[in-house]
Amino acid sequence: MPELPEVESVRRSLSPGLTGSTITRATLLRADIVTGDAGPADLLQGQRVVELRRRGKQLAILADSGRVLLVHLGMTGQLRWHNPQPSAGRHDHVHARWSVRPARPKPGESGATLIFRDPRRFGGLWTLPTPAALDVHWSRLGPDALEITGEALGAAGQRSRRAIKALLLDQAALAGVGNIYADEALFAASIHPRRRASSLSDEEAQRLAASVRAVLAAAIDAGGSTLRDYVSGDGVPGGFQERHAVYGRAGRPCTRCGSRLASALIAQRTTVWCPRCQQSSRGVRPSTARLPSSR
DNA sequence: AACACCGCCTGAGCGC
DNA sequence: TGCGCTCAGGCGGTGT
Repeated sequence: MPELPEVESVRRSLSPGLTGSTITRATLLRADIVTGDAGPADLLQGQRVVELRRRGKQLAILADSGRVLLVHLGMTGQLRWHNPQPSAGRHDHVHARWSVRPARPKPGESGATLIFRDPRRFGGLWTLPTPAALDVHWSRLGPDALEITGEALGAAGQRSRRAIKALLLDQAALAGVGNIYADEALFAASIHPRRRASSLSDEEAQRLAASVRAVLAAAIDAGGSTLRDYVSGDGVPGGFQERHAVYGRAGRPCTRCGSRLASALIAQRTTVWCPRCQQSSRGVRPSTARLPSSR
């Protein structure tokens, strides 16, 4: 699932080849993946890429014309260099592609093709006319989770009666955390996912913010988490899934204390935590926990 | 106004 | 072997 570390890995892997290069041709294969005008120029045809910018889970491609192409990867989206696969057939789920001419082509180099593919189509493309429109678009997002401070997290929590897990998933509070890294950060900070956000002490907010930053940074270093679909722009899967302490490990032993990890639906998301390391002494919302799944 | 909840969409994995 | 069911979840829209 592309969350912040996966999108950042895509950004870093595409940036060297894309920045400074020219989009010679933009082809849209499925019109309904685009929000906004979807003409060739809106998809940056004929324009030079000046920057790849990320905020939370969103990736913006800025062109010299001022136009911006914003990419959401959703659940299963990929933005990557085309790598012809022998087995790829009609169900390749490629919805858009861009022919790219490098800034300084090496002798004999003919250019490359960038593709957007997304089997489940929870992702998509947004076209924006100016960087200012991008700023407006991104003004709805909270601070980037990679730089979230204890003060900002605490302030968002003070305004909220929700479970802290729900707050972490709220892109308006902080941008970039999804289900995987929310559970991992709460475990790293030893905070129960059902704790009422407004009940966190200043020290706990600082600890959780530090854990969010640390978990995300470690995941970026590992190239993100690949559960099934995720690959970087170079087609390389991530390695951080090997280091998940709680996500996807319900019923298995805690890596820290050996207790059996618990699982419940919190904020409409499967949530896994250690009932011993993540004590819920104060401010815990009424439980609607189901019995631990045996999965 | 804040928050809960639905539904979009496909493929993997499972039980029978 | 193969079919059909369930589940996964980011996020915009709608309901409370």
